[in-house]
Amino acid sequence: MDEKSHADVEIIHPESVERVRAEMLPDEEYTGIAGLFKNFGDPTRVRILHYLQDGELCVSDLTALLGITKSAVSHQLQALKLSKLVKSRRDGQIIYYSLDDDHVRSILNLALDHLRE
Amino acid sequence: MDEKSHADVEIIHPESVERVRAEMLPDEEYTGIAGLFKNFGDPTRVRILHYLQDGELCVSDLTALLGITKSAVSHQLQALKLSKLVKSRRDGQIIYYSLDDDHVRSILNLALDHLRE
DNA sequence: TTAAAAGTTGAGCAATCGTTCAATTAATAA
DNA sequence: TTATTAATTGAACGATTGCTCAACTTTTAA
Repeated sequence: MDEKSHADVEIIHPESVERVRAEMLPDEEYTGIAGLFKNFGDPTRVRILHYLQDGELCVSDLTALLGITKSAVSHQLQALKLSKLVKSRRDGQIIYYSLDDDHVRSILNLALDHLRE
Repeated sequence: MDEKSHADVEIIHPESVERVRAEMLPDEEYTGIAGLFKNFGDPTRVRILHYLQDGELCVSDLTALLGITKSAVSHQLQALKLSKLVKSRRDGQIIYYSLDDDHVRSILNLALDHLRE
C-alpha cells in the first residue's frame, strides 16, 4: 500500500541509480544547457550565427541573406542576444550585429563533425 | 515599379552580402546542424545524455531518475536514437541505452563553459 | 497456457515556437 | 517641420513539441 511519488517506477539497478545521483548537476545547469542549445536548434538562427562568423552584419543585409521578413530576423536576433551569443552596436540608423561568444565557432564545428562522420 | 522577390529588402553593404554568400553552406547542413542541436535543446534530453556519460542505463532506471512516465522517457530515447546520439541493446526484458557519439561529452562541456563564463 | 514486467507506440492536449503583419521608435535628410 | 529609412515590438496565426494515457509487443516466469 505504498504511495509512489508520481509513477510506477521500480528501480532495477540501485547501484547505477545511486552512481548517477551522485554525479548529477544542479537543475539550473540542465535547463541552462538546454536554453543555450535551443538557439542552435533552428536553421534560421544557425544561419545567422554562421553568417556572422567573418564579421558584423546589419539587420537589412541579414534579411536579404535569409529571405524572411526583417521583423523575423529582428526577433531571432533578440533571442540570440538574450543568450549572449551576439551583440549589437548602432551607427546612425543602422544596427550591426556580431558574435559575442568564442564558443559559437567550436559548437558549430562539433556539429559538422558529427554530421559528416 | 520594381517587383521585389518577397520582402522589401534593400541591401546596404553589397560586399558583405557577397562575402557571406560565397561562404554559405548548403541548405542541408544548416538544417542538419539545427536538427542535431534540437536534441540538446530540452532539459529532459540533456539529463538523459548526461546521466549516460558514465555507462549504460535501462529505461526503468532512467525513469526513476527523471521523474516522468516511462512512456515519456521512451519517446525521448527514440528521438535521441534517431539522431544517433544513443544506442540500445536488449538483455531479456530489459533494454539498456548508452551514448553512441563521442561528441556528446564535448558538446555538453562547451555549453558548461559558455554558461559559467 | 496464463500472467506479469519492461518497454514501445500512437492519439490527444496544452504549451511553446517561428513567422508575418501592423504599429511604433529612432535617426537622418529635405 | 515633415518624410523617409532602419530596426524593434506585440499580437495573432499555424506548426511543432513534450507530456500523459491507454493499448500493445516482447520476454520471462508460474
